[in-house]
Amino acid sequence: METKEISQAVIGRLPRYLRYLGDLKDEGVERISSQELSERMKVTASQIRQDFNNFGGFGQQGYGYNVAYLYDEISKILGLDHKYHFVIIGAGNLGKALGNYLNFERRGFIFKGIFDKNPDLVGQDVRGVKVMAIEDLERFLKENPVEIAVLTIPKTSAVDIVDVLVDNGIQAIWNFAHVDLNVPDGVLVENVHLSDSLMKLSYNINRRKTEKDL
Amino acid sequence: METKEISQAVIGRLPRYLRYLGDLKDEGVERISSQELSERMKVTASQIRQDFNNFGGFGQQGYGYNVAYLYDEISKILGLDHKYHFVIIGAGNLGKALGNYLNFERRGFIFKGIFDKNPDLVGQDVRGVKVMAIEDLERFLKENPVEIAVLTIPKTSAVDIVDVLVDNGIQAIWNFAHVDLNVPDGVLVENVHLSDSLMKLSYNINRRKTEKDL
DNA sequence: TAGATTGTTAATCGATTAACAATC
DNA sequence: TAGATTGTTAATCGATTAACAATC
Repeated sequence: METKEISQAVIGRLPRYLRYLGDLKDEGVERISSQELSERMKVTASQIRQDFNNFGGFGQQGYGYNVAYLYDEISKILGLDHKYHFVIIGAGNLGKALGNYLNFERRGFIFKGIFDKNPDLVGQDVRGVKVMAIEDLERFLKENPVEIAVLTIPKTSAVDIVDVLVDNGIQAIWNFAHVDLNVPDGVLVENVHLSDSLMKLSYNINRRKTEKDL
Repeated sequence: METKEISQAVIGRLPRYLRYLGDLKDEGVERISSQELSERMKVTASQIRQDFNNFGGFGQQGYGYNVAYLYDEISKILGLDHKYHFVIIGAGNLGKALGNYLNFERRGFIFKGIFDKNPDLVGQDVRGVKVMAIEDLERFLKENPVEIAVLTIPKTSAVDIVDVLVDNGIQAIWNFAHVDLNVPDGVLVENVHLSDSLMKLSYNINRRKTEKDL
């Protein structure tokens, strides 16, 4: 069976499609053409059709796409019809923010535990989950099914904790630490490097200023 | 004067170069070749040289690149030799996390104010800055130079607040709200859509599982 | 000078857009 | 049936990689 590899560029656009389709559903829109969607999303209709056709035909000639159907299909492609259990390593503001974010739950991401090395934080409540000591992480992972670890700790600690996570069967790491993690094949890492994003912003502010000076 | 537009693909890689060069500086490394850097960073040496040459020659044949010099040059390209003042809209955990993040200050991003519509939060202290009522935002922006607004509020509120920001001269918005903002030309938006990132992760977890089943 | 390594041109690869035949 | 719009192929564009002459 031929495994047609979908490019990450396409995957990266799917969540945005899903968002617009969700809005359309809420508005009560039943069908939409690639042309209409392209105007809303400010992308080409051609790209929309190409993207969707990576996964087979979701539309119908002369009609367009059924919004609810397309929404469901993209959800499935993104794996949102499954449940995932995650723990958060680091109970600072960022860790707490992610633990408190209810929308993740709605998408099937279930918050199972949060850990910190700071004893003062241990015992604090984050949306019904008590902060545990980092020493308890290994035992917790052995006793509970957890697929995803969220790293919201400084980079030095992050590098150390990765081994514990990997050794105990973590499949994916959502990494907010400002470092590139070294993981074995088969363990996924999705990085959110906030300061990189901020630097892109400052580049563009600056570029605009420079252009005006010309 | 020809304005050679640098692609955002290149810009997006610069912060990562900067990070590795900072590490090299800390290790006391004085010079590095594109070949050595490529091994560390797991990108091609060719890409490294192409990227740097977008901005003119930073290296020297037969020698390589001077780490400290290259670090400084990339800092300047990214606009990190300037100061920026930012306010945070939304004093929830995420807003507080960003306000507390000291490394931004180190890069020239100065935390000036934080606002929330919840009266219970007003007056709370975030790294020496008191949370202000959202009603005070407009006056604050008129009285203080602020280039960047950070949006850490739900999407409905985000859409409303953008007008206030734009009308009061905000140049750039770092948007954590899960919505595409509509801003006039000349106002920059850098999106951090966390749930999009999480969905990419779940796609890849799922894809791996599917592949194994074949 | 010989060796190393950049800067830069050329080749390749992949992603986006355009065009249109298929078909609802 | 005629009109609309997809699915898909072909053309274009841009980004990455390879190759090598320039030069330190």
